[in-house]
Amino acid sequence: MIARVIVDISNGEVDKIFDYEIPSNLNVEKGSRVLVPFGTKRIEGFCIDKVPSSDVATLKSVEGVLDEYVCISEEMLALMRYMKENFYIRYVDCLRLFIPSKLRGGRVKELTRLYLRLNPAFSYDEIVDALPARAKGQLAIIQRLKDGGEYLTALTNEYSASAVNALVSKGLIVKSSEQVERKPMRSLVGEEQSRKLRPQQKTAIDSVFSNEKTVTLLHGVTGSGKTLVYMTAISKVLQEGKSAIMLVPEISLTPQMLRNFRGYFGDSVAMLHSGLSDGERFDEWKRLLKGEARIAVGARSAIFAPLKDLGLIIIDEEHDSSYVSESNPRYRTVDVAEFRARYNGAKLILGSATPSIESYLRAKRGEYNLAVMSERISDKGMPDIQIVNMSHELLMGNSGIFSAKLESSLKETVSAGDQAMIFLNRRGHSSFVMCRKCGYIAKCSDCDVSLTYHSVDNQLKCHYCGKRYKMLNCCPDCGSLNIKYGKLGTQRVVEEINRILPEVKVLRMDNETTATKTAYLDILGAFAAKEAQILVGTQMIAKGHDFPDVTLVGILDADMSLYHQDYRSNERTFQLVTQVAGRAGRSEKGGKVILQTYAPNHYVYRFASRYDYEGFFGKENNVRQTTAFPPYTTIIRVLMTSESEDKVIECAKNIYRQIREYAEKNSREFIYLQAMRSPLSRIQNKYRYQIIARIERNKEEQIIAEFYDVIEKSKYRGVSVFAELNPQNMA
DNA sequence: AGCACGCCGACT
DNA sequence: GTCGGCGTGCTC
Repeated sequence: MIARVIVDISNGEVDKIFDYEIPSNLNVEKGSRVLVPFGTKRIEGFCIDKVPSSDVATLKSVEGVLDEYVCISEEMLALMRYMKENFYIRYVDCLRLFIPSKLRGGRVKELTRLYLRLNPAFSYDEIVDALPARAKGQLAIIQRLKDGGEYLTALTNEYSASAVNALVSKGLIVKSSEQVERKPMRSLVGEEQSRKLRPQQKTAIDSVFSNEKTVTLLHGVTGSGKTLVYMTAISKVLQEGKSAIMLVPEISLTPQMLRNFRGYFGDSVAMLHSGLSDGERFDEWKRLLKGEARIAVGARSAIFAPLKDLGLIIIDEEHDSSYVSESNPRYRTVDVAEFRARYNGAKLILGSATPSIESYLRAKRGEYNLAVMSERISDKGMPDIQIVNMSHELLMGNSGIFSAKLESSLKETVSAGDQAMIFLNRRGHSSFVMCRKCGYIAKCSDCDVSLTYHSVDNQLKCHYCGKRYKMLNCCPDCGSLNIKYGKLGTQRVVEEINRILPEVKVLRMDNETTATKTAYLDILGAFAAKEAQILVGTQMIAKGHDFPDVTLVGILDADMSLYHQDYRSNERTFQLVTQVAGRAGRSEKGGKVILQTYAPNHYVYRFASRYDYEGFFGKENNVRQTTAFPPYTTIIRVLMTSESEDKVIECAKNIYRQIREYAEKNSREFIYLQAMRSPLSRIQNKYRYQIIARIERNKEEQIIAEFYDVIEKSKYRGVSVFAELNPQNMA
């Protein structure tokens, strides 16, 4: 037999199928990881197929099988082919997404720890009787271990090590080396909750399963009880012996979802996301592969959970941009989900309070089933959104961050003992470092971007490559000591609040304060425990979190995301405002939202302040149609990067020339075609050039195929080429 | 990606 | 003369 192998090297040149003889003593399966001789070296690879014969004259042999289980299923192999074709990405890059990085290169260390339990040779009473009367510590330990064992480290935290040792040496408790199942966020205990469905929730679930369409778009306003719908739907497929995947947009939301899920489903839930350690991720992955856990909860990458018999996939906050992978390999989670759902004959639920224009249009056209939940669970309506015209404030002589209205509302909220959240857009708020004398701006040596000042460690940091620099004492160009660094937006806001409300405690949440894995949990926990009355933050505080005492939400600079030369910016702004507003008035107290803007009459704010999604959709849909933007057209972006600017330009010119010729023959379909230097012209010491095309959808597939074809034929040594459809950002 | 092979400059 | 620069081609 011949094994068809993809070698584990991420490079376009070797991303093809190599054939190897399978020796009779080896059991190589489709989906096994194998060790193969490659050139002069031995390389890990993936057997993606088995065939009886090969076209290649002389074959080398597979040298070994790497794992004792098959780690890539037939389904995932099919998915790999689908992704290769549709996203123009490499085989290896797909395969790497499917397995935990821990599996590749080097063995996986099983984590073991010393584990103590009562000696089963004796009964509990016998053990207690054997203790000296004054051995209080030992008795406490015995009582603790009565209902089950404990790890040594945990035990010695609570009790003295000598008491533990005494018990061990007397043989009353026994020590063993146990494989520890790393369970991320162990401390998150499930919260039992009501499973009673309201009529609209029941209708939504029925609609998902009774409709013959694979995909259901669940349009449910904030607070309409989507989570319970998700959990009930999942329990339904579990009862049929199937499994489920639940995706949430950000790592910061997994703990909350996990708490709900553990409460409902107990241990059959596994968590997968990029914030886990390698070991943790491997363990969770293995539990899913072995079927010990049948629900995967996680961020984007959890869509590749190695579950068999998928019955349901849920993507919460479907519109969120984090579902589109922006760096290699670029893929769209919804497309992957749809593939897996169809492959398994499963259902896919896309949930959102503010569906993306594209999804909603599909639902309107009947490609998706549409389920709507329009009532909030609490009887309170949505909080009142008040729009403040900041130009007026300026005319009135207020050039501060807060409008008069927001300032007075803040004071009222605080004196009523309630909580407030202040939201500001991250965009445009990074603090760059500038020389006041000569205008020098500190930039990264590898990227064409300005550095951001981080006060926590007094360092300058590049947000694109992560490189750190010492803070400057003087200007490297002119030597002036007059170096100015702006503060991060949130920090300035906090200072302003401290000035107007000096006695109030304020918490801040942004990139800088949440550098560590658990920091965001700590901050949210502290705010929930009312350790502070005001929480200031960026995008992170906009999503999902439920604080009953928040009665005021301030949106400082809604416009920041509005005037981005990006066809999705209206949509994003609408989503953002709706989402942030949803943080207010989650309890009986109700709440209000103050939105500060320089464009108070913009239709985004008009519709958002009335919570009129339908209205917004109608208008925005119209705009997209008349301006010929997606979903009515398709944008193709080809990005080329190289350490050599000459080479990347040559490559770009070459590809552009061929596309240009093709476009001239198909001028009706091409609305726009341009080659240019990327707005982020250099990242990690690689120059970036791009070709952007906007095309009609009628011959879309053919044109995309032509693009891929041209790229394939124009390979340049030392130049990487990526292609992407309807990119989230064009930088 | 890595590595070998191969053809030109400046060095003990 | 040779050591080593990195351009080019190949890996079942």
